[in-house]
Amino acid sequence: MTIRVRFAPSPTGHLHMGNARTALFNWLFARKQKGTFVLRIEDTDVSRSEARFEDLIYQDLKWMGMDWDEGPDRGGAFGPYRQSERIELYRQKALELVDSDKAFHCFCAEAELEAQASVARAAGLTWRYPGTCRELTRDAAETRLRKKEPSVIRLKVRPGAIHFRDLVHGATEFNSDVISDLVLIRTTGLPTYNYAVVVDDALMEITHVIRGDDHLSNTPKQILVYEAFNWAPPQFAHLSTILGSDHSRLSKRHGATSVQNFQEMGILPEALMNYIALLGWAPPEGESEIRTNEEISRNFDLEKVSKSPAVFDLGKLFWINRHYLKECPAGQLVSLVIPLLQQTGWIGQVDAMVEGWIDRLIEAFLPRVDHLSQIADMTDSICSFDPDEVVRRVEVLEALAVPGATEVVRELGFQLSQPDKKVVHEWKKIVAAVKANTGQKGKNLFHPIRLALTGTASGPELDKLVPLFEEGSQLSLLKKVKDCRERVCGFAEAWDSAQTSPR
RNA sequence: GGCGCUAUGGUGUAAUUGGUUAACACGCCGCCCUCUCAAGGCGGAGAGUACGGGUUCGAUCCCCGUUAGCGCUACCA
Repeated sequence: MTIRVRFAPSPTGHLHMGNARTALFNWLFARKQKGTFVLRIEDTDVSRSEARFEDLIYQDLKWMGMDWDEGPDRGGAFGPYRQSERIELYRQKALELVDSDKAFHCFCAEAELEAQASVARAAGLTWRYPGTCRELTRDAAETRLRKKEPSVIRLKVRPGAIHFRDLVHGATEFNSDVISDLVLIRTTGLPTYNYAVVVDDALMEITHVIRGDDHLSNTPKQILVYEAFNWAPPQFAHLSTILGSDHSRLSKRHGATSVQNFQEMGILPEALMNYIALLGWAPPEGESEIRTNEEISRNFDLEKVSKSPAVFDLGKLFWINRHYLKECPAGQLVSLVIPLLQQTGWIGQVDAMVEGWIDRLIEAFLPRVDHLSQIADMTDSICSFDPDEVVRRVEVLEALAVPGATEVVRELGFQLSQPDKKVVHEWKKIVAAVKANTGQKGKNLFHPIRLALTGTASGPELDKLVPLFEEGSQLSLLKKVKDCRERVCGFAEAWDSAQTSPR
């Protein structure tokens, strides 16, 4: 028998880390087992679901590199794959259950039951549906139905224990005493989650249900539905929750938590996939944690997945991302960085010259970056150069207080101002001249140069920065990149005037 | 409140399934490299396995309680 798994998100927005991992584990399992991966959209909650969110889910999944064999957009032999298109099916199936006396029409007022429940809760008791309509005769029910009394269809929960074996948690047992006669079909005619999943999973012939831990307590209810239909339940595998750094459930307030967030940040999809796979799973000792999906899926084993919740560690994601960034072909990086640079307002239309410049930019900044959007930030802070502001920075003030530092700046300005200087090619010569004429060397030589050029005490090698400034100044960008001469001379001037007229 | 799940350094995971100086990775600290910050290389600190009881010659591993976190307890999914 071939394995069939499914990922069944609700279209309520971008994919979240928890869902992304559920999708990934399903996908890994399907690929490893040469099975079928089906995508199903659970949109029975009309208040939260929106059709446009469905596309977001497809996009996120595709971006991460996952594909599916069946789904609303791809079709398949077990469709439709949107719950909203299966409403009639759920209703029919529920009616079958009523016919076989496994379920019943219930006319109890929701408000009244709720009131009972809250009384019970206040008394510290477990509330269960009292069974009022359970014993209604078929005729009585029919008449009330004909009178269009509002009603739901509820399952007759059988007494006794419910056992199942979870692939990650092992043998699990629940007592049905705690389970109320659950609603299958609501007053509105729409199915409830716990009912619809079962109908879908069974009819779509899903063999393994791999989903979040939060469904573990729902599983016995669903098994009851399988039993009522005389369907064999699938295998279950419940994945642990992903927690935020404070050990509470991961949510927006923990910062970036959706696939979209990471994409915008400039995290590579391979990195995100790799990291998420590491949440609750680890390769054998001594083997690298950096591995492709192929490698992960090759020895992926659901029973090896951790039962305990995992804290999402941005730092480790960044570490993995840095790794993939280094391996990423330059051309691809350039095209990823372009939109980020456009956002900061530095570039508009891109031609081959600009691309070349961006390539240099990446080369200079990449080693010190966790994710691509930092390249745009760094470009912004280093290319914007306002001498009057720079000259007031504490780090500049401190560094220029060192004896000989101002001479270095002045001499550098002088050297750069010589006519016909080919700054990029002669940079080494220029520095050598400054060195010879000021007698400064090492840190005392380079530190002032760096400051006069960039305004900050740290950053990429000057050899990389100089061509960046020179070439950038020739380009017609949205903002002007100042060349080296302009920077140093502007700096020297601002410095002098700040000294003579301290504010 | 009831029911369930989980519990190994700061974080993610190992520990041949009762016998190890409790391992690896991220992070952190230090050193080397270096004009600087990164990157890279090298080294180090950090847990006696949530807590308390058992069982056993011996418990990270088995059992029981406690605590904490999370989930379910809906006509949300």
